[in-house]
Amino acid sequence: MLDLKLVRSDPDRVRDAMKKKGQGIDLHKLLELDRAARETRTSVEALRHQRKQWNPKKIQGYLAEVLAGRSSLADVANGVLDLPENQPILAQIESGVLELGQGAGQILGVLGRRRKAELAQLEKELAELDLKVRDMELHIPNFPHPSVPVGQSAKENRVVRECGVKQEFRFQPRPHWEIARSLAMIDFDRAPKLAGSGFILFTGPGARLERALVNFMLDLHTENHGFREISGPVLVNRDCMLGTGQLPKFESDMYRIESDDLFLIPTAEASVTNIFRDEILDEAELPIYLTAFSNCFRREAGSYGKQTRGIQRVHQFDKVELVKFVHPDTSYDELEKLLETAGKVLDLLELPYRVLLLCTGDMTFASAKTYDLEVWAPGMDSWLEVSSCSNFEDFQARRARIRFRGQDRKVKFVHTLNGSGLALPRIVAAILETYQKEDGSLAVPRVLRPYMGGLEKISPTG
RNA sequence: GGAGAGGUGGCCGAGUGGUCGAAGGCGCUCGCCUGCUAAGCGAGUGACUGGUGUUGAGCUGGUCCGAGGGUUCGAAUCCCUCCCUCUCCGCCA
Repeated sequence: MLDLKLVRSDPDRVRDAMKKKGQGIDLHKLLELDRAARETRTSVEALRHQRKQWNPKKIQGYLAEVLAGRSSLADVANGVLDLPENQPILAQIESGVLELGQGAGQILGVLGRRRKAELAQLEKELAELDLKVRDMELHIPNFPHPSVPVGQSAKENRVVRECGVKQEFRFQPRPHWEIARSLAMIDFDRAPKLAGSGFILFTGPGARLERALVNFMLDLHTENHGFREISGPVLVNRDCMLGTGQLPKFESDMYRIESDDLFLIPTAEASVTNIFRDEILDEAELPIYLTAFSNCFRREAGSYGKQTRGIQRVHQFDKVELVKFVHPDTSYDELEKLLETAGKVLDLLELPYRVLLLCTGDMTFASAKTYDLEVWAPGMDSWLEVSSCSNFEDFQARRARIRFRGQDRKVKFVHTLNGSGLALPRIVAAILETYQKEDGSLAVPRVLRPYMGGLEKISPTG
């Protein structure tokens, strides 16, 4: 979410950003609604203010003034005592039928009921306007950072660098699904019996490789990169999804538990970033680095037939996520560091990869700048996205109200970042295709061996 | 699932239907004092938001006491629903 004041004062910048990102809203309409809401708010607040001025003692005081002849009705309480409905009450007080206190009470009732009716209508209008403004606000994408290339599709992403060397094979490298099948690491035949297609059933060495990767990555990030490990729910509520920007736009992309209105997280970002929702942190606590392993769930509706061969695109996968909460001044340095942190995993696994700077049109809704890491998969002769590292600046922080108190005592929004470190199935695919041997066996990457009981090679068992 | 207790500011914790954004404390900020530190003394210290404006100075309003409804002229305070926390019981991986 952007600062509405900024949207008001510089709508052209917002229009430009929406155009570059290829998504957005009718800004003119938003500004109209916003203006109407503010006008209505002014009226509502004036009425409320007046109402707050009234209490029995005050009214009684006014009446005493009037009865003593020191003031006229029109002169006290902004003249509101001078209503026709009040005349009979005043007459009763004067004639001694009502005591002063009782009379004041009745008059207060008259004033209050009149004001209540006036307010009810306006408050309803205001609530409706606020809701519309809020809804539109939530659909404005984040500004892309000036360093992000402008473009419409993935074709215009920029390759920043390539790391590692693609190895030469003396044989035709096979795709990972063939290797996984022959080594009994993934059971493609029985998996659909459990939850349909798009779910992976790792078996034997495949399952162990998965677990080894998870442990390796978590150890690396906690021991060498300063991250604190988190293990949280994979189901989160609507507020969380709103906070990180999955909602309201992407509801249909997620699995939802209807009975409790909870969502299966598409990424641990959704649970981890929301840990500090509605909090005011201390500046001294920043930066905060968190890492979490989680299962991730994506409906991937409409993507059938596209890159779905093997384990490239599935409904459930495992991922180690990296999340940072940082001071706004440092967030772009932190993004570069995050990219290195994620890349380190691939370096150590000795898998060649490339770094992409996403163009404006290929970035997500909430991101200001995103780098993708793509690992080389020789069997498929293609690059696979295994990490996406983004700086959201204050976009998520504003939605989720994650703030910090600066040294100047002022409250500001933190900047949030996250990156995969890394997504597992595609790493498994890359390992299978990269470490395959001509005899059909698979070498175990050196850094994973301690996590696999010293195993150096996985061979077909027949 | 059943019974009970509770949810108040950065934190802890008072609060009788009207002047309560809310006592007190802690923390924090500034100042004093102390040859350092601690303690002590004094002052200040919520968030969000409308208007105005020297456009995040100042001034002036409004909202917020778990969330949402309701009663009332008026609700932190009374009623209802929901959520969450704690204690006890039951059930269970």
